Amino acid sequence: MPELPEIVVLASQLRGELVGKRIEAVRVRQPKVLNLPEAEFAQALVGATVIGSEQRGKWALIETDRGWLALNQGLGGEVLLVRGGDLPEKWRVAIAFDDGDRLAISFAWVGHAHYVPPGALASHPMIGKLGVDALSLGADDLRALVGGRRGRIKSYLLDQSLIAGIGNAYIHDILFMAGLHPLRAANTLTDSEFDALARAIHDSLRASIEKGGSVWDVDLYGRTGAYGPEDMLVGYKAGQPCPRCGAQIAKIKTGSTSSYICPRCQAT
DNA sequence: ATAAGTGTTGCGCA
DNA sequence: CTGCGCAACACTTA
Repeated sequence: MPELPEIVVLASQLRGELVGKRIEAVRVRQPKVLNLPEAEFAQALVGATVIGSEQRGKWALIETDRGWLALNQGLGGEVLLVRGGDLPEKWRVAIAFDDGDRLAISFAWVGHAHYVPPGALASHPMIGKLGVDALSLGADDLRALVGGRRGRIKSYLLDQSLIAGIGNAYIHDILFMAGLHPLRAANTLTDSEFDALARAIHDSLRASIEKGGSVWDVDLYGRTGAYGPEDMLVGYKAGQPCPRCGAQIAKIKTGSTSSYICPRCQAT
């Protein structure tokens, strides 16, 4: 379940470890995660030198002098640095560097490891469509994006083409902090609610980044983050008291996903 | 052992 | 075009 905070942490670690290294070999055990035939994918990357890494929405982008290796872990997965020893059991794509280090990439369900030529991120079918990154989103952006629309606020926050980076794990606390019900129609939000929502997005994502990401995900070194249940306000806390008013936290169906809310603090 | 739960695309319906 | 539900992908944990 990696979302924006975990990817921020990962991209920063990738930058620290990989910049300057040259890719020597690429192995693929699950070709369907690629956007190119295996041979073309490998040919594009072998010989490339890493020059950076950054986060965009839920994508971790590794920049080389020959283009990008773009990773999206989908419903969970691991990107691990391996120094000596065997690759972890579950590896799907492995990248070997000229100093012997390897990157072992695996996916819990579905994921993507794409090669994108230099300058072509904007025309990538998924990355090119990403909206404003959640971390740099202000209340004015939010109002402009969804203020006039009639659908549910939660679906817009999860829509990566509008706002990139928020997933169904962090959204519970974001909506709680803003005092908004997930099914609330976006065009009924007041200016102060948009302000609170923008602040909530920023605060919850930042809090997790500062703790190295969530305890349910591992970083480049296989270590879990420290942002856990005790940091959550209502998320995954069905039956427990609301930290603000004491009412019992409820788990409700919101379309095809579930939501955790305080039924008193988050009126429809 | 069955089911839920995460992300993304793509399709069909109103 | 808009909003929304659903299926597909085929894994991990309860």
